[in-house]
Amino acid sequence: MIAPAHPALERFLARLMLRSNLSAAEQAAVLSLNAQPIEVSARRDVVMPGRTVDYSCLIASGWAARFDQMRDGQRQITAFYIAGDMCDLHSVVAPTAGWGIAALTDTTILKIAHSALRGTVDAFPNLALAYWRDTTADASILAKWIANIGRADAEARVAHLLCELAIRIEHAGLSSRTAYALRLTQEQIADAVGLTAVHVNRMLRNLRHAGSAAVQNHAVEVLDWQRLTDTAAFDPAYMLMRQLSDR
Amino acid sequence: MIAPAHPALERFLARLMLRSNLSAAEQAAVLSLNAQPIEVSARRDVVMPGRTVDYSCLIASGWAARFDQMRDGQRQITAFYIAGDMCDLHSVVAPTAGWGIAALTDTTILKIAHSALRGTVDAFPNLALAYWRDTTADASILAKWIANIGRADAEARVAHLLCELAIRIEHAGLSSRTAYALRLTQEQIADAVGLTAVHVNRMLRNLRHAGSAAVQNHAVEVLDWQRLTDTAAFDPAYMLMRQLSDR
DNA sequence: CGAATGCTTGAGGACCATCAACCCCTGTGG
DNA sequence: CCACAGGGGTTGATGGTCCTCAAGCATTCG
Repeated sequence: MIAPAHPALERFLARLMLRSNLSAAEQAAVLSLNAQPIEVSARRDVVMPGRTVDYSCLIASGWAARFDQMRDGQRQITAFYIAGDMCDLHSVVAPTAGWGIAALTDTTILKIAHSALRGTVDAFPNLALAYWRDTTADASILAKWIANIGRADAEARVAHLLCELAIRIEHAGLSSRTAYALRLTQEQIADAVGLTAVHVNRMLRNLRHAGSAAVQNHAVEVLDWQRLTDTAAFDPAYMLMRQLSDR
Repeated sequence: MIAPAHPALERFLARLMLRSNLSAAEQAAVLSLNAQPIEVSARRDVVMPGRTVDYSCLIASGWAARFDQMRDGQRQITAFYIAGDMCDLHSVVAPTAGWGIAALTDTTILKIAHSALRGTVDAFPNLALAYWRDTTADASILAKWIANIGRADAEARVAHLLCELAIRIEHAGLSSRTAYALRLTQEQIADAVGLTAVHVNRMLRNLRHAGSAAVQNHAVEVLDWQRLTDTAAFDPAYMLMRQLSDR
């Protein structure tokens, strides 16, 4: 058992510890989870909508999204997932969900059996609370997206998404909030914020001309964090992270 | 301990058992939760945004809503709560949330201490999973709202809300899906679906003229359930209830 | 080098917001 | 009993934000 844990499990553990205190034994239990890696190429669905699963998907590298499908085929993205995110941890308690999960880039995913996750919960009840707390943070983000899509104008919606991803990427230790890779097409951004790709394009141009943020070639360069958060009305408290070392 | 449980606790238990199997002992633990009732009059905030709480709020009677407040003061409602709903059960693991909770009508609320809820979890770890599952259902509804607000047109958005409330009210045993009390103003509906009160009014007129549903005097009369679910593109699976006795 | 995908920009139009007026109902106080 | 105020519902006119359609350009990949 001295085998080193998969780095993605360490990322997942770090994500849990952003919000929960875990004992050494609990940490070890998470790191010793049995994981089956699979490779998924860009634009492939990992979980089809409405399917029942007996495992959760931990992103080891790449980007994934949760989506809801309309009758006419258009998709609404309801969450983005980056390395270290367990994108359907809640499926442990709700194995049949209405949504699907798609890989946005070539992605490495670790499949972790529900039975294994339940095993850690049985051994360490505190882990159930940690898992629950983790999915609660996701739910808090969902609520914020509703407010963003329902009440903010197009420019603020796009700016808000850029801010959220900046903080999440920084806290995941993947890069800095002022310069990070955004592996999304403008159409995928549009599907997340409830706009069309054409209009997202114009809003990105606005943000660039305003000197807030420049998005080019799948890379975000934040020119003025203060101004960007201002136009987004962004307050990171909703992500329920501790150590929100602002600035 | 033969004291009969508060009826709201029985409703809450029934809600849990819509989604989880609980042993007799676990059920008894839920019913014996200590609760402090308070009366809140319409339009009062129960929990202010950003406040830290050490209790959860169980709705005994009336309607409440979770809301997010914008900078300019306008509100976005992110969830409705009816009798039997524990409107911030997740606060057990995340006591500081960004949102607020407001009473929409005169409402009776039972305050249940987090320590009491944690006590039941310590005694019956399976209850942690039941609570987690319950909040997961809320999160699933949030995700559906994002899709609804982001991608559906105004008429479908309003119709979808009417469908969702119909099913929830029916499953809570409060009344039937085809005729129920809707204790919301058109402005509150607008705050939930991301429209203005004026446009909600027009959409309700559309639904009435189409023969789908008539909303008057805080009462919904469903004229044609099939047609209503059709214009809403409503599929109740996302609510994660079992026994979805359709029709 | 052709095909596919994504980005960019323009022109016109639809949907929904805004503003405004009027109605109804309820409660309050003279 | 009536006057009045306030909240909510209803409808019309006007306008803005964002969608739709379309075309051109850049980049990547076979």
